[in-house]
Amino acid sequence: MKRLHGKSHCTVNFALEAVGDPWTLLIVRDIAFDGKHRFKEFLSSQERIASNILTNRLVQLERDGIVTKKRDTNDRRTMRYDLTEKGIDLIPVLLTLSNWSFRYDSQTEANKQFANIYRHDPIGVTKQIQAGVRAGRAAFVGEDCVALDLGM
Amino acid sequence: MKRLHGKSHCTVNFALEAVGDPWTLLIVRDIAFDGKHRFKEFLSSQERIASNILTNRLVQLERDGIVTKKRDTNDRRTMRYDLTEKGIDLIPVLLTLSNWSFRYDSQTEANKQFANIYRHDPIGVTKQIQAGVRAGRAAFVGEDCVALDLGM
DNA sequence: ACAACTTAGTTGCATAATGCAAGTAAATTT
DNA sequence: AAATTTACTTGCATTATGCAACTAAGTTGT
Repeated sequence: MKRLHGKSHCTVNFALEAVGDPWTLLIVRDIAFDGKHRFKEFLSSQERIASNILTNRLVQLERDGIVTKKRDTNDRRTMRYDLTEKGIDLIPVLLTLSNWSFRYDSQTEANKQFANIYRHDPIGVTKQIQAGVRAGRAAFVGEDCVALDLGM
Repeated sequence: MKRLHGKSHCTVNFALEAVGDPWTLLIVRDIAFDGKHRFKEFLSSQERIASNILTNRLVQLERDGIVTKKRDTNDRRTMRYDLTEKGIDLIPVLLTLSNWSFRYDSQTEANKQFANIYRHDPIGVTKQIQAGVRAGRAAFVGEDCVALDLGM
């Protein structure tokens, strides 16, 4: 899937070579939207990624500078995966994908209120979510929901 | 890659089940940005998609309501592929991916002027490009460059 | 200290997707 | 009517994915 020298330096293709597979952006979503940071947490997501694929994608994400990996200081078994600025800059991609699905998936599980707020001010909402992730708060998890700051 | 019932109805995953592979969005790009509409034109793109994969993806795109396929009235050998509104609504995804690559691909071939215009007014530029595609004008092809209307 | 458990992986193997070269049928051009 | 073009299909080797089982290092409970 990933080639040594890439297929082209078209901007669309460059991005797809980093995140253009069915799993990589789901991991970024887990971190940015769901506040997941650990191998076990990624494994437990609805889409049921296999552990060997997860390992492979985390290696690629780290190699591509999209996530960092560090050992937890409290429990030295666990690794913590965080988004870099390059990873946080993928949040606009996640949000445009989400917005498209909200429009076209009749069975969507998404929050309608959030979709409306996003459509009213996509740039502002995106910036708020990015700022939240930088500050260690995921977008949609529990009561720390960043979108709450936006009037939800 | 594509499953009968899908992995989840998370908005990110729903979109990835339609376009989360290394080829599908390149075809959408070919139509939206490069004004390509024919099988042969997609085959000739830099990334060198294989003809069997192209056939497969065009079938999926049509089945998913992202492109339409119709026989050319002048030359009955050729098929014409066009974006539906659902396909045109993927343009924001293409543009956020492009913008990310423009920031992080040191070897990007992209137009710096366009990137700056896009960053200054992403919503307006996106709407202009979508309107152009609806009107049959691709974003970046030749002198019909939609972005020219934006002060390039 | 020691057994049981947890975390982040690895390994082996079956199945599915992709890459590549060659071939084909219908329509068009010469 | 022969050559060419277009949109495919087919066969086959290579690669990626899915799944279950296994492992090593670190932690917890007694």
